[in-house]
Amino acid sequence: MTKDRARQLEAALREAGVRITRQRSALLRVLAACDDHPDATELHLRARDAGVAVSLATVYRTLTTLQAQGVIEKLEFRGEPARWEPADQQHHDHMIDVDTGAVIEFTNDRIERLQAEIAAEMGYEIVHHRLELYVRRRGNG
Amino acid sequence: MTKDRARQLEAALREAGVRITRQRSALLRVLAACDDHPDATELHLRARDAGVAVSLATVYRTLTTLQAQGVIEKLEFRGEPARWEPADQQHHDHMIDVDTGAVIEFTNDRIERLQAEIAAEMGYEIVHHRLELYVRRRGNG
DNA sequence: TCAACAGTTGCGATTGGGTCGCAACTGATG
DNA sequence: CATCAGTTGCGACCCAATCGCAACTGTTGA
Ligand SMILES: [Zn+2]
Ligand SMILES: [Zn+2]
Ligand SMILES: [Zn+2]
Ligand SMILES: [Zn+2]
Repeated sequence: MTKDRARQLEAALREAGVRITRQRSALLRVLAACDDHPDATELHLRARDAGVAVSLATVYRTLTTLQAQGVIEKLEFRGEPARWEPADQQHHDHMIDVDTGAVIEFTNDRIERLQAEIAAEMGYEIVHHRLELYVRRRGNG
Repeated sequence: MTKDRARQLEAALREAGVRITRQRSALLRVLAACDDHPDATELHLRARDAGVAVSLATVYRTLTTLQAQGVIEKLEFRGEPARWEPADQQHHDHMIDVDTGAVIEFTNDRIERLQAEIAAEMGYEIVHHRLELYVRRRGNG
């Protein structure tokens, strides 16, 4: 399933003129298998564990390329190295548990609409936005 | 007026056990005079221009201290060094014009409330949040 | 007023995520 | 296949930010 997804992406990227190398193919498979929000170092490890050594510089370059192609999204939480996630999901924002580091996804149409309204009222349109809630479990002492 | 504010802050900080040095006093005056969102390098320059040389390391250390005291807030926009602003204002969020770099402040109670509701529904309370709209003027070619 | 000392400063070195230059390599095309 | 533009790995480098340390200085209280 994720393997199929990786193949799909390869085809689309090739179509867009992006050369599919051994390294990129491996990273696409790793990314397609993600259900979390790994950083570059973690992806580097996962590719290595999957049997394909990719240099860290190439990991960074590939991530930049894939982001430019709209395949993945970059997340920059407070005080951490950048994290990445596949872009082929419904748009969502993130909550970060400040005690455990856990990342929870959520969506809220009303917030999305309000953001657009605010921008529009001031004569702007939104290119991109960032909404992060740094939270703590209620009732923790 | 901003000078008064700086004196007030000095008193409160001293009360809290924070030593008021020549450097900190200068930075407090610079910060109290801010109506924008300067980064550490800019604050370093402003202090120097105001006649008090402060090393960049001390600027960074002082900013950390003042943030811990709740006097200022740290802003981390995408791909830029951190910026700072006095914390004694109404809470607000930011829009960043991606073409000009201009930073526009806004407030929206409904968004604030929705955020709290979302967190509460999942059993969390918000410690801190970040909402940034990266925008472009409408009708630009 | 001033001695004492814990907290602060400046400097230069260091960290850490991320980028770059370059020579060697390799997908894609015909 | 030959070709060659695009890609890789390596190590050097960049930049914001932090740190170690010796010299310095607010603050306290005698
Ligand atoms: Zn959103
Ligand atoms: Zn996500
Ligand atoms: Zn807000
Ligand atoms: Zn602001």
